[in-house]
Amino acid sequence: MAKKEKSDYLIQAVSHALDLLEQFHDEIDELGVTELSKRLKLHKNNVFRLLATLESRGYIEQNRVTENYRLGLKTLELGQTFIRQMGLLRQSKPVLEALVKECNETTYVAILKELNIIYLDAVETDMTVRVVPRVGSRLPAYCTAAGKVQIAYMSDEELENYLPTKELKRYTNSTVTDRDVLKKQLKVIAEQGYAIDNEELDIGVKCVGAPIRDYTRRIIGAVSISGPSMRFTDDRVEKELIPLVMKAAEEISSKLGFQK
Amino acid sequence: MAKKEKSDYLIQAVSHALDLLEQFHDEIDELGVTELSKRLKLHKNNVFRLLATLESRGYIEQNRVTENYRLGLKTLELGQTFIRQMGLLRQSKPVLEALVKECNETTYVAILKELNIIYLDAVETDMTVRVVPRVGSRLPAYCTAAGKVQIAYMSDEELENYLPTKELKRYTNSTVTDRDVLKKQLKVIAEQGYAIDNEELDIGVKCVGAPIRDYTRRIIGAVSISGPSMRFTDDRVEKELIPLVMKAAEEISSKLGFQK
DNA sequence: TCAACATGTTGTACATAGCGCAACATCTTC
DNA sequence: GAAGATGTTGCGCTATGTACAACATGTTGA
Repeated sequence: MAKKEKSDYLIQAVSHALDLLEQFHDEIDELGVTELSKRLKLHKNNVFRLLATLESRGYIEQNRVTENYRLGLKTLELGQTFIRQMGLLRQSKPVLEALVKECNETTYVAILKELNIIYLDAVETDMTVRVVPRVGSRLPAYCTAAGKVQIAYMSDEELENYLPTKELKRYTNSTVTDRDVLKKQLKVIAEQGYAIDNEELDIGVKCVGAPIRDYTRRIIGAVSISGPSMRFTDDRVEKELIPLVMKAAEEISSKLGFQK
Repeated sequence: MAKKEKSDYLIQAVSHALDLLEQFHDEIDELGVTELSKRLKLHKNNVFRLLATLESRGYIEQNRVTENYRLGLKTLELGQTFIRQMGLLRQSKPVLEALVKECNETTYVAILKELNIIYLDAVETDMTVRVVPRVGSRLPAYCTAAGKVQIAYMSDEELENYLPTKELKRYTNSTVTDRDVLKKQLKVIAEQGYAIDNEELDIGVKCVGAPIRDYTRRIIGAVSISGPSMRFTDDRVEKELIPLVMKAAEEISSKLGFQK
């Protein structure tokens, strides 16, 4: 007997509270009761009570001057708890930091979630021209190095479920939009153990990435190096960056219990 | 007419959801429905529905093998949103990083919340022996440098409300436990514009700290340098670390609109 | 192998807590 | 001063959250 969808069990009041927390994003850092009421399509009194509850627990704070509300410190604490408890993040940070020192480019660790990769952590170079990281952001897996090394090991069937259309969305002139062409490249990537993003997502940005495995031998994420194309010459990528990113991936994998 | 306590408006279901999220802390990274039910004193069915709601939004994930639940990625995203929106964090990070390069010790930015300071951000040195930062943790303000520079500018009345007992809790042999003695020291700190923690909280750990102000001229936080006592000689503290931490505080304050 | 026990998941009725409606207190603008 | 905006307060009603119970499945021990 198949399990019932958990969506049948949702608690509406809790959903509303989460909706409210999610109204603070991008440049929207403070909001009033009335604006939140409009956005959430809830009565002001309801919004006020949600805010009161979240505020009493530190997830929301009120600016006493403007009377507007914003996210509270407890959201940071909760996020830090997640970080502490996630082994991949804990173990990869020192490796990312060392990697930045070696190649002087921005480094990331990323995981695959549905059709996207999500950057879990980043360490930035202090070069004047650099890729600026955005931890937490979601990017399409098929045109990023970190994503490609994670989908490269999927079966044909999985890949076709994963990318259901033969035509993929284009981001730049370099984006591979033909699924069959991408599948051939992924086979090569799986053999090589690394991937390159040649401006497939962003013009002027290149990445190299390698997969991270844990004690179960499964791929659980990827480490990548990202930077401006002008510094990612073919020679440098081949001779310096690929060896570095593969070594970093091996090191993190080893820390997570992966044995060759 | 005084405003009514917001606690009269709390939504119980939302409180329960937050209680649940807060069960994951320290070493407790996965929990089952039954254990959560015991901890929260709620029926299993209630806990299951809370979990279902939080899981449907990504704040909780289920381990398919153990069937246990853990924090989800959305908690990280929410925490990252907080970071992006908080000007103090954004503006202080590069200063912390530069400071680490100058003194090769761990640097922090911290704010005052109730009786404690909370470390908002840290940048670690790569010295083998170092202070290991714990972002998000709360420490008593009166025996940390970052705390002392924030309470030093309070009035006598505020301080007595702030520290209601004449006898303060001891953490080490060096902890100042007499409130009147501490008040005298705080007066000196307010004049100097910096504070030193001489193993008052942790044996073998010393800190120096200086206050951060914003455009309102109020103190909104502190920057500090922390390290093993063996490297924090009196001479080094005086000649190197105090000037560095004060300069860093000035720099961050300036970025936040503070004008002398 | 089977019974006991543990777990997470499913189902349902009812009472109370969440929601909706409205008013109030305060501030700002014209 | 009136109008309009805001956040906050109050209260009644009903829909939703809670409580109770059962089910499906896996594990353990005799």
